[in-house]
Formats: sequence, structure tokens, C-alpha cells
Amino acid sequence: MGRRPCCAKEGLNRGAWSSREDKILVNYVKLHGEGKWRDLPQKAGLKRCGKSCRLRWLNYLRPDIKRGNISEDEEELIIRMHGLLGNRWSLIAGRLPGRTDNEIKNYWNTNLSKKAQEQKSGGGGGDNTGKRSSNNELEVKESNVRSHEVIRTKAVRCTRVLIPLLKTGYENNPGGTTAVTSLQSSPSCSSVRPEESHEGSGGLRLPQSPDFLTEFNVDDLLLSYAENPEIHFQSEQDRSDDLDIMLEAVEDDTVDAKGGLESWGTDELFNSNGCFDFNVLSSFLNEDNGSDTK
DNA sequence: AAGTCTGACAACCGCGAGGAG
DNA sequence: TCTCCTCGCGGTTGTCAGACT
Repeated sequence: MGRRPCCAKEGLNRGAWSSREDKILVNYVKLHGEGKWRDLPQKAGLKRCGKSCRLRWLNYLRPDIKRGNISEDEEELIIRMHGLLGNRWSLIAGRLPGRTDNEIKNYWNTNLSKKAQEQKSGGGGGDNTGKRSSNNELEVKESNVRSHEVIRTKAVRCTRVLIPLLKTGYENNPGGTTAVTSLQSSPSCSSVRPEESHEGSGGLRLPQSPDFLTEFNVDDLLLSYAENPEIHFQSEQDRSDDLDIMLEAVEDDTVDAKGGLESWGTDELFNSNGCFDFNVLSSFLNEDNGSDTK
């Protein structure tokens, strides 16, 4: 059976949106909320495909959209994330508040990919009329990024892994809470319910309930790590090795194939200081890799 | 001044994942 | 369990403005 077209193409407006259409869409979404995009055009009185409405809203009309110049910090983060994740624009965008995947994708394609290409070919020379920082500045930044390029043409989804928090994990920690340093800047990590969390100077802390089933997202873990590359590792080599292992595991979907980290308890995942131990996790992935890869 | 080229970004398209029935 | 539908994603194309010849 063929795919049903997302909408009848006849009689629909295409191309650039008029301000009147924008206003209608904004008003409708304000009134009824997002979702039900297929029905939206008809109900709102727009001669547009639902998909087009969704895209227009998400990429342009949302109130929290940040438009205009991408800062150097943002650029640096994009480069680093792209090095880790490849063309997974939505994930990268998730780390840049107010930025859309489309915007980042465009920015990469028009500005950064070229620079990265030059970097790769060892050139870097020539007179690149980048509108922002100079080439040299970018070179310095990119030299801090892993040289291991992971560019995928198609995104590989990372599944969530469930890590049951065993009672012993709490008992081992007299403070009653367990620091998870490497997750501290992971806004989308669902391991802590806001009402149960205890934010302290040591970073994000897990809830007190021993029965709480926490959910780690491998992507979040990676991204948090990418944002805090200095944590937990004695040397740059350690850091680089472990990250390679982690990335390989995610790429191979071995985390998923093995049923994730479901069998793990906090006593194994956290070190003696109660900190989340990335080394332990990566060694798990390493074992997994050895037995399960292609 | 007119034509062409190029860069930037908005919009479109097809596909796959996941959920509902 | 299966089918169908919706949504979200990433790749690609279209359009426009500014630079260049």
C-alpha cells in the first residue's frame, strides 16, 4: 500500500509565508497548543500543508526562538557536538537553547563544513571570508576537539537505557544522596524528577527514594560528557580512549542489543566518592563491544 | 546598469519510529 | 500482533539579496 500523502497538494500555498499566514498560525497555536498538525490548516483556515505549518512554527514562529548571530560559544559547541554525533542536528540543537535544528544545519552547511573540510585536508590556508572569527581562531578551537570524526549521513538513534537504582547504592552513601557529576548539565536527562532532586554544589543529585527507577539517555550522557570533557579523567589519553569506546558502542547499537545497562546497580556505577563513574560505564561498553560487535 | 555568481536560509520532501486502535 | 497515522528528522531544493564582473 502506498503512503498516503500528507495533504492534498492542490490549492495549497507554497513557498514563503506571508505575515498574515504567520499571524493566523501563531494565534491558532496560542489558542489550541501544538500538535494535530494535519488538521491544523483546515481548522485555522490556512491553505498550507500541516507539515509546512509545523515547520514554520518550530523553525520561525515559536516565541522562544533565538535568531541572529551564532555566538562563538555556540559555534564551538556545535563543532564539538558534530564531531561526536555527526549530523544529528536535533540533538545538537537540543543543547543550544533557542536554536533550531534547521538553523544549525544551515549554519553548519554554509559556514562550518567548509572550514572543517579545509581543516581535514590540512589546508586551512587561503582567504576564507568567514563572517565571524578568523580561520586561525577556529583552528585553535578545533584542535581541542577530538580528531576522531564521526560523520554519519543518516542518524543512528540511541535508545534509552534503564538503570535501576539499587538500595545498596544509597546505603553506601551516608549523605543519602548520590552525586552525578557528569550529568549536571544535562537538561533533558530524565534521571531526576524536579520535585525530588537536590541540587547542590557537587552537581546534580539523585532523589532519595531507593525504589526510584532512573532513566539514562545515552545521548544525554555523551553530550553531557562532551560539554564537560575535563571531568573524571586523569589524562587526555584516558578521556579520548573512553570516549571512543562509548561512541563505538553507541554507533554499533550494542547498548541496545544487550538490553542496555538494565542489570546494573548504583553500587557499580558510582565510585567510592559517590560520583558517577564514567570509566565503569565505558568498561561495560567495552566488554559489550568485544562480544557483540559486527 | 545589467547580468551572473555565490552565500544564506527558508521551505519542501521522503523516510522511519513510535503510538493508537 | 498488525495496520495505519502522526510526528520528527535529515537531506535537498528554492529563493532572495548582495557581491562581483
